[in-house]
Amino acid sequence: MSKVSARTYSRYSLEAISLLGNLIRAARKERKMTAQEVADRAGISRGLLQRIEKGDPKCELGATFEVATIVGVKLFDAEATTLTKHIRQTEDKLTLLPKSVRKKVKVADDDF
Amino acid sequence: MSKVSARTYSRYSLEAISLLGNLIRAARKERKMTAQEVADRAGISRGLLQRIEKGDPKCELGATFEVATIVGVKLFDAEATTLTKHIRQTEDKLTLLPKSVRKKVKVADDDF
DNA sequence: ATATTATGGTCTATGTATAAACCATTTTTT
DNA sequence: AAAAAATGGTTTATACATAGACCATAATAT
Repeated sequence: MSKVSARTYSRYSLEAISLLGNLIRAARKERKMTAQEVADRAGISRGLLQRIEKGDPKCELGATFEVATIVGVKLFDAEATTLTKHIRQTEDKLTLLPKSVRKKVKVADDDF
Repeated sequence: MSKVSARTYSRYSLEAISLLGNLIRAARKERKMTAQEVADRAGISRGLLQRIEKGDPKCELGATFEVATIVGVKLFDAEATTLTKHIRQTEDKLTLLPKSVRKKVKVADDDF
């Protein structure tokens, strides 16, 4: 009486998540921090940190990014300063695009 | 009577998440896909996609990465092929490091 | 102009991720 | 060698994110 939905993930997504987890664990050990330390500073449980490092897709985005930040894993290979700049650029780009999108052209360029 | 815990996030994490959301929305509109289309292909609700694009930290990591993959936002600025290679490198790196870590040196290089 | 569609925001029920407490094992210290 | 600590894995109760149905507005089409 259960197991109804079950979400699926593409191979690329799983690999990216797995990579992120491995990067986090490597960075943590390089900094000689225990799992408990990082978990405390991130405000999460040690168990959740384990799942993040293990590459479990069913984790909070915020918790994962927070941990990455704490151990020094840069997201998007971007610096904090560059990040803010990039955000503005993206926002500017958005204002130029149409507010809503009409599906007309059938997009079919899947590659996974 | 609630609101007991409440998780906190660093400015950098929030900016990174916000950036990712903006990148996703921009990429989606450039590809002329509706929110419903992307949500369907990702197997999530339209509401969740809205929160992802809005930069809400409380989303599933897997769902977010899946959406990013669908609209063509590369994670870590890495290609799929490079990704697998990078994973192995990281794993190799991990085997060289000590299995567990003893806290001895007090790490205090916070910069946020 | 009207019609159609996309978007953004609510609300509720329900599934599920999370924290916390365990325990066993492994690893590192002394 | 023993001792101490870190890790990995359970388990359970509870908080909360999610899906889905709405509705109102904005944007695009005819």
